[in-house]
Amino acid sequence: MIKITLPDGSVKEFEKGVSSHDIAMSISEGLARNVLSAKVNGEVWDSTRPITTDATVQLLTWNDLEGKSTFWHSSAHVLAEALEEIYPGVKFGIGPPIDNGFYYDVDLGDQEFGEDDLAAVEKKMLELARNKNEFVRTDVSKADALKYFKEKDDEYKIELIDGLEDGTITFYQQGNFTDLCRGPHIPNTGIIKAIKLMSVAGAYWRGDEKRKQLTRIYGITFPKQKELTEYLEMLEEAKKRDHRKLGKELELFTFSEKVGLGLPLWLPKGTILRERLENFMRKAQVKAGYDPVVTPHIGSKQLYVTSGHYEKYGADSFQPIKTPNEDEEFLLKPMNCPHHCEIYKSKPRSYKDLPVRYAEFGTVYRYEQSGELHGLTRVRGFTQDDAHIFCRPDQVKEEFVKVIDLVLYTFKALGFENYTAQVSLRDPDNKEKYIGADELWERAEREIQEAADERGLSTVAVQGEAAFYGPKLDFMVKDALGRSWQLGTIQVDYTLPERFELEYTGADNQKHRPVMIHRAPFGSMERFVAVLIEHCGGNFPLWLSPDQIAILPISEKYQDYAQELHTTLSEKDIRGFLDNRDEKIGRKIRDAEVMKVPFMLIVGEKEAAEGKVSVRRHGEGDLGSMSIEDFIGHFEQKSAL
RNA sequence: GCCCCCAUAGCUCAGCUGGCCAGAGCAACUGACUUGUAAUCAGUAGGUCGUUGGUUCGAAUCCGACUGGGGGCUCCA
Repeated sequence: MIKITLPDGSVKEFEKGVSSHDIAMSISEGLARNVLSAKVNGEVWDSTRPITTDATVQLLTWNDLEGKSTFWHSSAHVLAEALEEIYPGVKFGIGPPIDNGFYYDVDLGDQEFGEDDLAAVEKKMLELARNKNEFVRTDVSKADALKYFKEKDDEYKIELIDGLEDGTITFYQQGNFTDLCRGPHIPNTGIIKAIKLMSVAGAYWRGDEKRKQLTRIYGITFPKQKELTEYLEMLEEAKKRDHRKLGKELELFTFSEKVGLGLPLWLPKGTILRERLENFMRKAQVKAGYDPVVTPHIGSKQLYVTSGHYEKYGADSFQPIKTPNEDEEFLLKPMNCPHHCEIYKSKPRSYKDLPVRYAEFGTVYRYEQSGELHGLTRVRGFTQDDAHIFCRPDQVKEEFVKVIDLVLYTFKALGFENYTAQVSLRDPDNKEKYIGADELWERAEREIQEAADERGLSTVAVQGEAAFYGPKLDFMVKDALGRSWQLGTIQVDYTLPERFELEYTGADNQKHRPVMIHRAPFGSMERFVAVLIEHCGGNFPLWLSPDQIAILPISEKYQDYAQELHTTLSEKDIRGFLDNRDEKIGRKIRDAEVMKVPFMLIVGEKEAAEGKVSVRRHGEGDLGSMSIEDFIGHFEQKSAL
């Protein structure tokens, strides 16, 4: 007999070799039906795998992240099985579960495969699922594993097996399909009731641009048809929040082929929104002791040779701008920091002057690959709410903490609650991708972590995500479709001060090197606005709304009163428009509602006579009539941050 | 840059397996109506069907290339 400890702390005895499924059965049959896999001593196992020692067991169902992963991983195998039946000779790369479903990378040889072909595969998958084939786990030797896939002529699996240790290799079989797989899997394919293949994409084998591109098929499955329907409805809803769609509908921004790819044009309403955000940040920065600076959009090539940007990105970026003078070249600025370094150098600095904080809404240009461009979130020209803090080494942590506070204040003011903080570190295997000495990196990484801890931020460390000159603390927010975007970023940099030979005179009358902190709470105005649009679905907080009010006269007889009202409100910095069209009031209301104008002020005979306005709130309806003063009071209360 | 999908009027879209003048709604313009809480009525104008080669007696429709958009991959100072 062995002892099984369950999550509630209870301990039960079972025969040696009991499976998690059996354990579930001992609790209830219903539970057993829902068990997809189980965490045995912290490791996720098949629910059918025998347990031979004392163990803690946590049963995993659809409600557990790991349960879902198991389900989707198994679904990927069913996808592979279906593909093999329809396209004999297909070779398989990898087929893992992801946040929303799963994919399988396959090599279909010369076969063309497009989205039209998904339906047939989907149908085959459903057929295979209905067979309720069991997933069978077997241990295989490395030699046997290689032999199996050599016979199948699947070079991808062979490469994967080559990287594995003999004695740790397992195969899983369901129906007629056998795959190299660590597992675990669900008991049988019958649990998969609803299947949707979402899309086809190209993906490089092992993520390497230089290797063969495989066909990646994305799909998602559910244990109930209803859940699939709900998921698809959720996607439809998310599409309505897409910033590209809302940006067009609400007349915030546009793109023009003639202007160029990835170069956004801000329309008047979008510009107001953006300027309000900028003013918000300016105010916060003044309070936090920043000094505004302005620098040009281009800089001599030499500036970026010094900073290291040219060496790192020169060839893959916008090419230098030439002048009539030979050998004179300028670059569109990809970052503001080199310019700010030169501002720092404009006069001698004392230790008493530090920290110096230079802030600029600096527009930068980066040549992103065409396939990467995406609405406002990924563009070739954008404006950072940039600032560089030059401080003494002993001030780094304190300054870093202050920046964290600024970022958190910003997020809070704009209602972003679901962000994650990521400590972005070097890729330890590719140190040559970065500049700067090891000990400086280690020190910077330590300081970032300490500062984050001091503010109680829960962080995730991710290797290989650092900037080339230093580690970062990045704030990530998800868009409407669940894709993660980096907004705010804070970076400690010991390297640029070296390269630019920045110094200050210490109390000891010696020259010392300052430390730089790069930071941008919004990240870029473009990306931030995009994520904000999706976050609030176009219903901006009142203080940000491009049009805060719409004045809607009942008929042209009340235009004078409406005009007067418009002027009065403008003087109070309440922004909006007067709808003077020869339309019925219902029509004017509808149009203002569609444009998501927060307040509609309806004025007719009664209002004109009594000096009042009828107030209608977007999405809520008629609030009744009130005096103009009362409305202004109400508005100011609602628009406060 | 690479893989897959898409491209018809300012916007949203219809035009089936190639064959009468390429259509609708909204927006625009003109006129009438002078309006009380989510679309007043009538009329007018607007498209070399993304561009460019080809197949065909005939192409918006089939094929190729290019350009742009979308979903991914790679990349992201």
